[in-house]
Amino acid sequence: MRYSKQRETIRYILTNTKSHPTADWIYKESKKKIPNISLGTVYRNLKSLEKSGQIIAIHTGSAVRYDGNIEKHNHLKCTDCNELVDVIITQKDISKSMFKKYNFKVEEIDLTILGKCEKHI
Amino acid sequence: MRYSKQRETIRYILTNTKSHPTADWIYKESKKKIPNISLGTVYRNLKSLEKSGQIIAIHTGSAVRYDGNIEKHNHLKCTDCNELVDVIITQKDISKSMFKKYNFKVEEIDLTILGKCEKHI
DNA sequence: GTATATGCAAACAATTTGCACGCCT
DNA sequence: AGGCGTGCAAATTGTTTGCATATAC
Repeated sequence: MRYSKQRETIRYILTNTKSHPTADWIYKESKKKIPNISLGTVYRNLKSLEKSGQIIAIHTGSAVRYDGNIEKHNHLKCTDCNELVDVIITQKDISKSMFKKYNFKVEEIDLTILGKCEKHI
Repeated sequence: MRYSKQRETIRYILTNTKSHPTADWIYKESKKKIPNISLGTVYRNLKSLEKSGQIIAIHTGSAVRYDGNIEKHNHLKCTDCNELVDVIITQKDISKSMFKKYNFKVEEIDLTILGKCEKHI
């Protein structure tokens, strides 16, 4: 993968925001620095950055959200606005602690384990 | 919400499969029983069934997947084929136990907590 | 009878892709 | 020079919606 101003800009934007933006938001943001950048390029680069493990794609709601923080962490997701908040969870007192720490009322805890099913081991 | 053959069929299909099908798969399946059912109707009913808590929508990959099992449970998701497998997790020995029980090699555990952010409490 | 549900097709939103050209290496 | 990356626009995919008709209650 060789250098490109576009990809570098996208990576920069993503590692310098705490939000979990959509491709479109990243597109608009990158346009401020590279006015003639195209949406296709943004999508292509998001895909290659994800494939090379430099960013994370989060599927939730209609548009995919991207996260420049690849350190192991988890998310709180608002069931009203879909907003994601980064959190580090310490196993115990999830409900109570989440409310105190993040002012977030836990409704449901969903655990998905990623790996390989028997056909793909 | 009043009775409709279409909605009843969709619910029946969904509660009688262990897979986590897409709207399109459900559409094709329901066509076997109601040949002139339309895709729009399938989408409308999936949405109303979800809203009334009778099924669950899982956002993962491009198409939404639906789950007729609304008992609290979790999923194993294959990073190659996106297939979902239902599991009940008992906190401990996740990696080892998952491999023994389900022949699944755990790579990553992702925890998302659903609830309300401070603007929506 | 009236309101909700339907089929159909068009609209929409998010994402992908083919092509000719441009820019890293 | 050669090939990966780009801009642009058209194509695809998944989903939603407007409208006239049909059906439940």
